[in-house]
Amino acid sequence: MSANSRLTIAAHALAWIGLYQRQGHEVATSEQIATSANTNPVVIRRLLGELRRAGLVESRRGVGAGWSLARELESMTLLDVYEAVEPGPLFAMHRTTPDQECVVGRGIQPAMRSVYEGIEQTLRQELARVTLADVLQDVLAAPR
Amino acid sequence: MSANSRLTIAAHALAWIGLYQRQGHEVATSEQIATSANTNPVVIRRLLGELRRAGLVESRRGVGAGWSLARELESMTLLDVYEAVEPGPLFAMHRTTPDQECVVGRGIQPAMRSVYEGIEQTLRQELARVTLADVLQDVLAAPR
DNA sequence: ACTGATGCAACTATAGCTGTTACGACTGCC
DNA sequence: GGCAGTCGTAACAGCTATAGTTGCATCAGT
Repeated sequence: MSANSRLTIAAHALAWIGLYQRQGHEVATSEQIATSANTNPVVIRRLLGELRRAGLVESRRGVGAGWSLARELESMTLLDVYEAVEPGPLFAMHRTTPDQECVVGRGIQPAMRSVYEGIEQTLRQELARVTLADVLQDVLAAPR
Repeated sequence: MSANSRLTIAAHALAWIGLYQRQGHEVATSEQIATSANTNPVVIRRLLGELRRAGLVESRRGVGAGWSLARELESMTLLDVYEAVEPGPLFAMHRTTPDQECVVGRGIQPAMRSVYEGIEQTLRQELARVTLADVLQDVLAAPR
C-alpha cells in the first residue's frame, strides 16, 4: 500500500515533547526532536504544523521558541493524530469510473464503499482507544 | 496514505468472472474485465496473476483462453484477496533507526509496533468477514 | 499453420513521501 | 536598535509505488 511513517513520527514527536515537559522544560525545538527521530528538522516542523492546526500542539516563535503540548497527553488519542496527519481514505476506488453499461461496473463501487467504510470505522475505534499517554508509558516500559 | 485501487480492482475482476460463470460461460478474458473496469487488460492480467499465485483463479492459454475461478466465491474472502494483492504493512516505522541514546528513540518502535499489530489484526478480521459472494450480491443489489 | 489469448518485460507518466537548502518572519534579550 | 535563535514555508531532488501502455514471445485448439 506504500505505507508511510507520518503517524509514527508524529507520535514520536508528541511523546518526546510530553516527556521533555514532564522533566520541567517549557518548549522543545524541532532540532531536538529531529535528532531523536533521526530525521530533518523541517520534516518535524511540517508534521507539528499539521498537529498545531488540529489543536494538539502550540508553537512559540522568537527567542526561546519551540513547541509545547496544547493538551494533556491523556486527552490525546492516536485517532486525533491520525486525522491530523492522514487525510485520505485507506482504500481507493477505480481511478476512472467503471463501465456503467455493465452490472458489475455499476454496482461495484457502492458495494466496496460500504465495506471500506466499515473498516475505516473500526480502524478509528482502535486508534481512539490508545492515548498518547499510553504510548509514552509503553515507550518508557521498553527494556534498557 | 496514498491509497491504491488494487483491492477494488481485484474484487471487481473476481465478481465479474463469478457472474460471467453463473451465466454459463467457462472463461473470461482480461479484455472483457478491463472493459468493465475501464482500465488496461495488462493491469487486469497482472492482478489476476497474483490471484492465481494465491490459488483464487486459474488461467488457460491457447485458443479459448481466459480466466476462471479456482474456488467458489462463497469460500473466498476479501482477506484472501487482500493478502494476495497487498503484501506490505499499513503503517511504516521510521526510515532510519531513531536515536538509540534517547529514551523515546529507543522505546517508540516497540510501542508503535504493538499498536499497529493490533490494528492489522482487526483489519484482517473485518476483511475475512466478507466473502466475494457477499460482494457480488451487493453489486447486484445496486439500483437500476 | 492460423488464431486469439496469456505471460512478461520494458517504458512512461504521475503522485506522494522524505530529505535538504534557503530565506523571511518573529520575538526576547542585550 | 540590533542580534540571535527558532519557526514557517517555499522550492527542489531522490526515491518508490501505482497505473497505463506497447511489444512480443508463448501456448493450444481448430
